[in-house]
Amino acid sequence: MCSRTSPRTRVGRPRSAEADAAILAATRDALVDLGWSKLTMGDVATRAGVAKTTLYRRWAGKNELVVDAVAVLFDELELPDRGSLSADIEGVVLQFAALLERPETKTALMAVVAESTRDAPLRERIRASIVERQKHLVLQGRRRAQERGELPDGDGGPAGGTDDLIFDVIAGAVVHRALVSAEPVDSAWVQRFTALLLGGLAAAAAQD
Amino acid sequence: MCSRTSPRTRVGRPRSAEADAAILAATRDALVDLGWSKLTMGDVATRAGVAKTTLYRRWAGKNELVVDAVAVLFDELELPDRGSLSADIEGVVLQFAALLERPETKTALMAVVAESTRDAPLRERIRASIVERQKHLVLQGRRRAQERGELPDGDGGPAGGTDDLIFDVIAGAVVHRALVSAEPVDSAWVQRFTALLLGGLAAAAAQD
Amino acid sequence: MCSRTSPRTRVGRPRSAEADAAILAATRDALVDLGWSKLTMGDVATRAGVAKTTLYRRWAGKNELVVDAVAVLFDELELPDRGSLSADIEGVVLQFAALLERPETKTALMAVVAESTRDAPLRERIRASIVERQKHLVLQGRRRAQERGELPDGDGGPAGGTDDLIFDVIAGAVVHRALVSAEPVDSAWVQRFTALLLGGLAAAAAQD
Amino acid sequence: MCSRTSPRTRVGRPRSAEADAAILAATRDALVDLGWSKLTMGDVATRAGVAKTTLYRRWAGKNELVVDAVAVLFDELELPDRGSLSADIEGVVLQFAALLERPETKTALMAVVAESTRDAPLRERIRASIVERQKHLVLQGRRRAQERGELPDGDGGPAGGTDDLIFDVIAGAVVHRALVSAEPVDSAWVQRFTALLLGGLAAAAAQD
DNA sequence: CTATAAGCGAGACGGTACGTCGCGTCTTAAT
DNA sequence: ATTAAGACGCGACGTACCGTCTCGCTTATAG
Repeated sequence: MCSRTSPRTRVGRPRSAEADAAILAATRDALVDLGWSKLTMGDVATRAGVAKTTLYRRWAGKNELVVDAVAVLFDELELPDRGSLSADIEGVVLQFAALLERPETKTALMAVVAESTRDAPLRERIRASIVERQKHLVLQGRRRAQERGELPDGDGGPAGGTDDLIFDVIAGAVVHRALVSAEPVDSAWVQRFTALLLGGLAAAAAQD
Repeated sequence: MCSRTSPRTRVGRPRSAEADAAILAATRDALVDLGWSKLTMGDVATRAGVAKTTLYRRWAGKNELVVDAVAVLFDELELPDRGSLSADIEGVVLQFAALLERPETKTALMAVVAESTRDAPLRERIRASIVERQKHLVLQGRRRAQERGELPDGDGGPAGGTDDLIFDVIAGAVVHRALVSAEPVDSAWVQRFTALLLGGLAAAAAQD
Repeated sequence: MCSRTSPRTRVGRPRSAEADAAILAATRDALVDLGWSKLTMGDVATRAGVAKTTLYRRWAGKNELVVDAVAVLFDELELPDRGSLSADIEGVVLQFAALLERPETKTALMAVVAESTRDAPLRERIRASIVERQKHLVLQGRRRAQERGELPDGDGGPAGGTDDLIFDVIAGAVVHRALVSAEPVDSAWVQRFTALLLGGLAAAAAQD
Repeated sequence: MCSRTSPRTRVGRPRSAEADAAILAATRDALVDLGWSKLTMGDVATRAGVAKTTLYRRWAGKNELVVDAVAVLFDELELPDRGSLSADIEGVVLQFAALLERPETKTALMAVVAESTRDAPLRERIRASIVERQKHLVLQGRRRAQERGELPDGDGGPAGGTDDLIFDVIAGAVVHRALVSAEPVDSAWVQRFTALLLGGLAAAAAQD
C-alpha cells in the first residue's frame, strides 16, 4: 500500500509552464498595443504562439486572463523604509501611481473592476490577487509607524476599520486622480495628499 | 440671396424628441438587466422601439450613448444645507454613494472611464457631463463653509489645487469603497471618513 | 379595403439576387477544387465575395447549399428525340453519365445522399430538386415510346410501379458503374445496358 | 548473428488483439447512434475503452476505420441454393437489401464511396473488402446457372463484361431503390426486378 | 401643391470575434 | 513497444454584434 499525497497520480501530458508565462506576457503586450476593449483572445494566442484552446483550457475568459496578467505587476509594490511615516506613504503612493501610469494597467484595471460588479467570482479573484496585495502595504505601514511611535497602538478603530478606511482613501484618491481626473500624480500632489491624510489621522487620534 | 442668422434652418423631417428620451431610458433599463458588457446597440434599439440607424444618427457608439444615459442621473446630486460643513459633506457623500449603488451606475461608470483611458473625446465627454457636475459640489461646499467661517478665505492653495485634491479624495474614496472593496458606504463609514477629511483640512489650514 | 396578394408588404432591404448566384457558383468551384469533405462554408463565402452570415441566412448548412448548387446542373438533362426508344435511352444515359463525371457532381452527389439517410428534410430537398427531375425523363421516354407504338399503353404495372423500377435500374446502374466500380460509362457499355433493359421490358410485356 | 526468416521478430509489447475487435464494434455502435458525419474518432475510442493513439496506430483515419468496421457485415452475404436462378437472385437481393437497411450500413456505405471519389487508396480498400465480396456472388450465381443449364456457357460477353454489367445493374438498382428513392426493397419489388433482369439476359442470349 | 430633403423602421450586408469541437500529434507514466 | 490519459497546434464551426447600406414610407420646409 502506498501513501499518495496528491489526490490522484497525475496522468497524461502535463500542462506547459512555458505556455502560461508566454500567454501572460502576450496579454500584457496586447494590452499595451490595443487596450482592454480591443484585446482579443485570438490575438493573445497568436502573440503567445499558442492555440486559442490552450487559453480557454486555463482561463474562463478575457477577464480572468487579464486579472492574472496584471496581478504580477503588483508584486513590484513594496513599502520603502524612509524613516518616517509620511516619507513611507509618499514613496509607496508614487510607486502605485507609476504602476497606474503603465499602459497595461491603466487600460485594464478599471475595466476588470467594472466587469466584477456583476461577476462575484471575478470580484473575489481581483480581491485575492490584487486588492489584498495593496491592503497589506497599509497594514505594514501602520505597524512600522507604531514601532516608531508615530502612531498609537491598536488598529485605530473597531474591527480594523481604520485600516480599511485608510486603504480606500489612499487607493481611491490616487486612482481617481490618475484615471478620472487624468492629472499627473507627481510628488507635489503626493506631498499635499499625504499631509492631508496624516493631519486627519492625527486629529482622529487626538479625539479619542 | 437669403440671410441666415442661424447656422442653417433645418430642412426635412426633424428628429423625434421622443425617440431620444426613449433611447436613453432603454439604455438605462438595459444596463440594469444586462450590465455594461452585455448591453448591445441592437437590444437598446429594440427596447426603445426604434431602428438601429436612429441610434447611430445620434450617438457614435455604445460609450457615448451610455455616458449620456447615465449623466442625467447625476443631476439629482445637490449639496444639502445642513448647517455645518461636516453635515453637508456627509449628506452629499451619502447621496453620491446611493447613486453608485444603483445598478445602472455601478456597472457603467467604471466601464466608460476605463474606455476613456484610450479615447480622449470620450474622456472629455465624461468630464463635461459627469465629473464637472460633481466637482461643482466641492466648490459650492467650500464657499458655503467660508461664508460660515468654517474655512479661511481663498481656495486653500496654489492654482486652486486644494479643491481638486479634495475632490479626488472624496470621489475616489467613495468609489473605491463601493466598487473595489465592495463594502457598504453607510453613515458610520461616512462619519469616520468625514472626520478624517476635516481633520486633515484643519491641520493643513493651521500649518499655513 | 385593399387586396394584398403577398402575405405582407415586404419591408427592409431585400436580399441580393446576385449574392445567391455568386454563392452557388462559388460552391461549385469549391467542389471542383476541394471536393465535398474539404469544402468549408467560410471558403465558399470568401470565393463568393460574401460574408459567412449571408450563407447561413439562406441555407441551413453545407448539405442544403450543395444540393442547390448541384441541382441546377440537372436542368441540362433532356430526353433527345433520336427516333427510337433504344436510341433515346442511350442518349439520355450518356448525358447522365457525363454529368456524373463532372468533378463537382461526382464528389457531391453521393455525399448528400449519404447525409440524407439521417435527415428527412434533406432527403425531401434532394427528391424535389434532383430526383424528380430525373424521374420525369423516364415518364417522358415511356410516353414517347407509347406514341411510337414501341411500348403498349398503360404504365406497365400497378401504381405506376414500372416507371419507378425502370428509374431505379437506370439511375442505379449508371451511378454504380461510374462511382462504385469506377469504370467509364462509354457508348459500348451503354449499348449493352440498353439492350439488356429493353430485352427485359419486352419479355415483361410479353408475359402479361 | 541471428537468422531471421520472418521480416523481424517484433520486440516490445505486442498490440492488443482485443482492442481491434472492441474498436470495430464501437465504430458500428457509433454509426448506429450518430451516423457517419457525427461519428468522431474520440468518441469511438471512448466507446471502445481505448486511447485515441491506439486508433491512429492501426488506421489512418475515419474512412479506413469505417470501411473495415462495415466490411465484416458483408461476410454474411451468401448465395442460397434455391434450385433456380431467379430464386437464387431473389434470395441474394433480399439479403443485400436487408444489409442496406441496417443503420450502420445505410449511413456509412455511400459516405465512404463518396469520399473515395477523391481518394484512390480508399477506393481500392473499398473494392477489395466490400465490392469484390459482392461481385463474387454474381460469378458464383452465373456458374451455378450454367451448371443447371439455365444459361449458356461462357461469361456472356467480351472481356467478362457481362458479369460486370449484371453486377452494376443489381447492386445499383437495389442501392438506388433503398437509399435514393427510399422505398422498401420488398419481395414484390424484387420479383419484378428479377423478372426484368432475367428477361433481359434471355433476350441478350437469344440475340447472340 | 409640389418638390426636395431629412428622418424613420425594417432588415440584409461585409466584417470580426466569439467559444466550442474535432483532428491528428505529442508527451507523460505505467505496463 | 504499446497503452491510457490528456495537453497541444490547428482549423472550421455556427452565432452574435458591429456599423453600414438599401428599401419604402413619413413628415417637414421651400418654392
